[in-house]
Amino acid sequence: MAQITLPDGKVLNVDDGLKAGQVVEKIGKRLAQDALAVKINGQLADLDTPVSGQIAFHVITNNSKEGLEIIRHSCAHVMAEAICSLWPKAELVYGPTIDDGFYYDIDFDEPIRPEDFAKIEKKMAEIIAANLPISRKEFSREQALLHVAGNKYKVDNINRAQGETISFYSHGQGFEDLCRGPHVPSTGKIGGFKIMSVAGAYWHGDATQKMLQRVYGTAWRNQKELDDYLTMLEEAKKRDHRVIGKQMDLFSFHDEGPGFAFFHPKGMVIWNAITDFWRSVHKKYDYQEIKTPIILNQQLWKLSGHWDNYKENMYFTTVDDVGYAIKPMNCPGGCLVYANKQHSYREFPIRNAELGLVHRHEASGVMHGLVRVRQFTQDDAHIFCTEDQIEDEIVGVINLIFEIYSAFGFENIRIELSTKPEKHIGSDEIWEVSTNALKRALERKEIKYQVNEGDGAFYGPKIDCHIQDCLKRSWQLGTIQLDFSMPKRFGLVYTAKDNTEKTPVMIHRAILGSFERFIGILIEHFGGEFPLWLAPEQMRILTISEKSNDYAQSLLAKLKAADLRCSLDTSDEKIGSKIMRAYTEKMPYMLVVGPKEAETDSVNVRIRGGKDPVMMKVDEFVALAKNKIAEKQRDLNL
RNA sequence: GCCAAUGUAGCUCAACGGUAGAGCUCCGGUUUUGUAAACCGGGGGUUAUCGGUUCGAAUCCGAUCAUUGGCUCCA
Repeated sequence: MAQITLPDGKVLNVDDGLKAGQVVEKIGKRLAQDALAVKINGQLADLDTPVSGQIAFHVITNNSKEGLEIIRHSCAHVMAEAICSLWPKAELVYGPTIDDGFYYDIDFDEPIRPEDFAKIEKKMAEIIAANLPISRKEFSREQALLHVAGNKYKVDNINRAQGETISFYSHGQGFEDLCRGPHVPSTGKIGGFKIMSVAGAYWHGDATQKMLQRVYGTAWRNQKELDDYLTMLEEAKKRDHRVIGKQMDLFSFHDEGPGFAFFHPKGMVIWNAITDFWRSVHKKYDYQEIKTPIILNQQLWKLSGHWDNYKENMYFTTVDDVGYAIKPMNCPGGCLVYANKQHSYREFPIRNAELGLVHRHEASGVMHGLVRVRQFTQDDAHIFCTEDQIEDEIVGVINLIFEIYSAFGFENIRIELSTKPEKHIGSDEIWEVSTNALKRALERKEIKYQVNEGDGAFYGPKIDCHIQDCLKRSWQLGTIQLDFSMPKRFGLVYTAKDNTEKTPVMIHRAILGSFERFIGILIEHFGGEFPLWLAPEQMRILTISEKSNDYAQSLLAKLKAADLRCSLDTSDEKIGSKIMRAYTEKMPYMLVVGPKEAETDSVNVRIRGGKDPVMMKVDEFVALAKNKIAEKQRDLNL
């Protein structure tokens, strides 16, 4: 007898060896129809797994995340079969699930092209329509190796697999694949699916290994969910900062400088609005600002260690026969500023911020709009302090980070703490002291954080901050890094209370990371519909006809005098056309003026996203708009 | 850097071996307009670059550059 405990506490006694699927049938007919797999004592298993003994039993339907994942995994197998039946020479390597779908790595010398997707999908649809049962076979490790002998990929997969039992799954005529499982009971359980793309991928992610073809697909419970997902992708595409940047004339890229962004007047308005805010907050937190040169002698980079580790990604130049490097980081310059004079413990902590322009020669294939570029401005700062001050300084930086992020509407912040890696410098003691200081700072702020053991930089532990944009995508922005290396390399010292020279602790930190990248993220987060304080153009006056031009001009002067970013459309178009144009430019406020408004010193305000225009006195509008900007409000309602 | 795809007017796209075209933008004119596109006319391209095949190339082939999607990388 097997004693089966269901999630609601109910106990079911069944014959030993009964299959899980049959147990589910005993629980309910409807459930049996929906069941994809089960969890036995917390372990996922197929429906044809025999049950025995005392077990906790949980049915997985497509209603759960796990169920969906199983569907996707099975869909990967179906795709693999389709591909193998179309190209018998294709060799299967590895096909896992990923967020929203799955992929399958294939070794095949003939390239699979997007034009082939329809063919593959058709074959997949046939396999799914046939509703073929999927079955599991188990082998010992030894038998399994014999079974796949000659297939280097499968042999390798078995050697990497854990446990002594190796399972294979098969369906249809002769399709079989090494797989841990579980899978849906039959191919008909797979809902809506689509092949998304194909790309190269190294075997084991190792650039020295053979490049395989990776075919990406997505699978969902049904066609509707697939359609919703595709619609969501369309939405994300519309928010693409590269598309909006072009539409709104914010920035551009040119062949003459790949990876170097050109910021246009409207893009610079956003940039400067962020900079103004950034400076004001840093002032509040007692930072000073410095600026260090972009080109510095090569010797400096040898001293800093960058030469040894990163020279492949640095730009170099020669000045008067002397080698110079274009800075990839700001810290060496910051160290020179520190070392320029004697320091006392009484000055500490010294917080030197720098909006530093750095260049990194990224590989040509990794560039992506503003998000990955070769030249960018870091919102950097270097804090010099004593060991005792680390904790307070970290707390200060965290406060600063939260204050800055919340102004942009980023409230959901994920924190990660990375600890000592195998390759590191500095004594275990200093690592422990400083890692604990970071932990205590996070605990003092009552911040939940994830620890990434051994993921720290070789020169010190670090805290990374991730935000979530409106599409729930995660971006790493801020970083706080302790550095035991640089102060020693540069011989930085301060005079301690006991009149001895000591090495200061150096904290590197960035909050937005890169201005370019952050602006790219903001564009996507807001979909180009910036809050008033960031909007390149905050409002536009639209005249009904030429008759109101004089009033419009005086209104424009008044709004500009009030420090509002306003433009004027006196073009010879009808009002509907002017509104249309302002809409496509994502104008926050459209101020429609005609004879009526001129008579009463008013504006008729159309609010972006709103339906009905609002009539109000000019002074009232100015006061409301200025207040929204001062408070960085994100809504536009008047 | 690697794999694959793409590159036509300022923008979005068409033409797919036989004289490069449309809409929007831009310029000129008519119109004087009340809340998501008034009308007429005009300008604008050595089809990314270089080379090849061909009587003839945007179209086929090769190289280079750039972009896109991934992989690797991201101090």
